[in-house]
Amino acid sequence: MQSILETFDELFREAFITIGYPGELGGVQESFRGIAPYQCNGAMRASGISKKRGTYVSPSDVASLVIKNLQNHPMIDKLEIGGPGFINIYPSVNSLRDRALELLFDKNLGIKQELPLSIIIDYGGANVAKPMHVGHLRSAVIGESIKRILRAQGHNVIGDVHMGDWGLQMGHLISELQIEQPNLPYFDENITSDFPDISPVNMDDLARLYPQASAAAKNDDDRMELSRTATAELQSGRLGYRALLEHFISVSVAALKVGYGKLGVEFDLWKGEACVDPLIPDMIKELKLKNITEEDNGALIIRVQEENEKLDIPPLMLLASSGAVLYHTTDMATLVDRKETNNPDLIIYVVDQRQALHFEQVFRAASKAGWFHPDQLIHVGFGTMNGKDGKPFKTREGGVLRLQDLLDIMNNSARKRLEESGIGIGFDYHERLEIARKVGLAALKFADLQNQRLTNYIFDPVRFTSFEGKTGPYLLYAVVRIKSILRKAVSANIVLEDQSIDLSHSSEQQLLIALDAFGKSVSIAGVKYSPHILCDHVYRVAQAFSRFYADCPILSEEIPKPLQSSRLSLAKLTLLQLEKALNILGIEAPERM
RNA sequence: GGGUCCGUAGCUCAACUGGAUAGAGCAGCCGCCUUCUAAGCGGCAGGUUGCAGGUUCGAGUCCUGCCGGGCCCGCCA
Repeated sequence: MQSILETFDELFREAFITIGYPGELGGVQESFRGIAPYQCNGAMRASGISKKRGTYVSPSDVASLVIKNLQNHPMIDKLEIGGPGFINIYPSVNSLRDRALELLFDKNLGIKQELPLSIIIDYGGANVAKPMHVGHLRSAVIGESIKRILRAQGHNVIGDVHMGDWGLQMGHLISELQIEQPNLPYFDENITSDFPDISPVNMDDLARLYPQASAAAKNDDDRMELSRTATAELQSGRLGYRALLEHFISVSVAALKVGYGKLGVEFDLWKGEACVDPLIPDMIKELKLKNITEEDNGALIIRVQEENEKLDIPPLMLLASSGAVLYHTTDMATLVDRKETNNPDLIIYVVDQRQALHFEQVFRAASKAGWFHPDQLIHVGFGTMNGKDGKPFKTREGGVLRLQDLLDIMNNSARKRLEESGIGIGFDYHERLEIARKVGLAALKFADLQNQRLTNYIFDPVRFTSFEGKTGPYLLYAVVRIKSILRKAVSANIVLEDQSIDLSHSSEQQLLIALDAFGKSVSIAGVKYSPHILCDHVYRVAQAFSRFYADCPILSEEIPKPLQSSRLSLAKLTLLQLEKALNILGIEAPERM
């Protein structure tokens, strides 16, 4: 199962070897300049090599030699030299036809299957007690897509939300709750069991308590001390506090499941930092035994700076001088946990790029401890979400935009657009709502995913809710048009034979060439952990399909049966690929819209 | 100060391993619904890739310096 691109790549590598140059010069790539579908650029470099050898051959002569070698190949229609020595490659229509049938019957739709690795992907970035807002969008959406890309390639991937539920933030919550409700049994040191099953707080309480405490502690050392003490007591195992933490976590998880569910994001594990707390004492013993820790100003650290290294990288901090554990510590303990329970080949962290240094420290320390090779630990960062002014996005009132509000904006906007178009008028109310939900969510996710990860992201509600051009809804539109044709074909008793595919029209050929690149796009997106590469591909396919749709009628009476059947198969193939690709991006399409 | 990411069309973004005339979408202009969904299709226009050097057949991409911006830099997570 090989794409046309890969086949040409092999052919040209062989050809370069045949005429005495390194095979790598024969790399073939897609050409997006409207000259030819594919091109090979190795002749210039080959010419350079010949010069060094003292037997100069001009680029165009190298290209001529290569062409001579590949003449009359059944997969090639035409080869020509362009510019200084570019080889333009035109595939034969037969090769496109063969490829179309192959794709139609490939259960992986052209996605190359890799040797399965066991992978944990840590994404979502959720915290206990903090409601989801726009800042949580990217990790969830990008992480989910990377998870699905890797699964599509055959890897075994476990997604872990890995909540922030440990450390000072919990101390803030506990102490703030104590100020509000001092008589709760959790705060009475004499009570050590039989705490109530019902949580004393709900999600709204938590969402209020945390910023309240954090603001109060900022300018008040005594208030901060209360939080620190509560943190330390929680971590040393005070039972009332532990019981309280359980409530905080379960209240938060319930809310998070709803939030992520609305985004179509699913986790296999709902672990958090608190889960690995019991592993910390033994881990510290182990690290001390391995002689990689040091005491420094009362704190326990691991130095991760290499000798003679210019980079000024601070040490990893295992224990604060107060004895409290920190973010570093729990991340290290999480690695111990993952090593023991899953022993994965790879751990991927989809976390804001601002934490790059943190992960560098943890990865180095884990490597020093001998747990993982540095190549096994990967930080997939992404840019921050800013407003139009380039600063972190704020609502008009200056606050953070809640995720639910964002979803509502998308939803309403999609519903309005649906009403304006008048198309959904025959659908019942619930179907219209469901379509609006899917359209809004597709717009949101595609807008997020199509950016290259690392660039900062400008959140512009106006642009997000426009459903024309390179947007999620454009892709859905292509999908539902195909579904509509297939439905009509069924009711007209047109049989889908999938026997032969014609491809005489250039729009049919262009569509097939676009479809052929799917496998490569998934591979590159997987290697680079970059869903935007797949977004680009899907958009190209949808574009090629729209052109085909406009140029090549299918159900019209005037179309001869064999051509009709062929075009129907091509439409079906496009649908299969679009649905798979959208699924990998985490985007759901309606049946009709 | 050190590190890191970035600077591409009016706006938002692409450009894989250094490849031809730097591509899309939006906004603007011109066409296309008696034919499978016009959330569509075709076309026009829009650029000194922040600046200056360097490497080479060839640079948005690699190197050096500068200008501008975001972010990070041991007891928050």
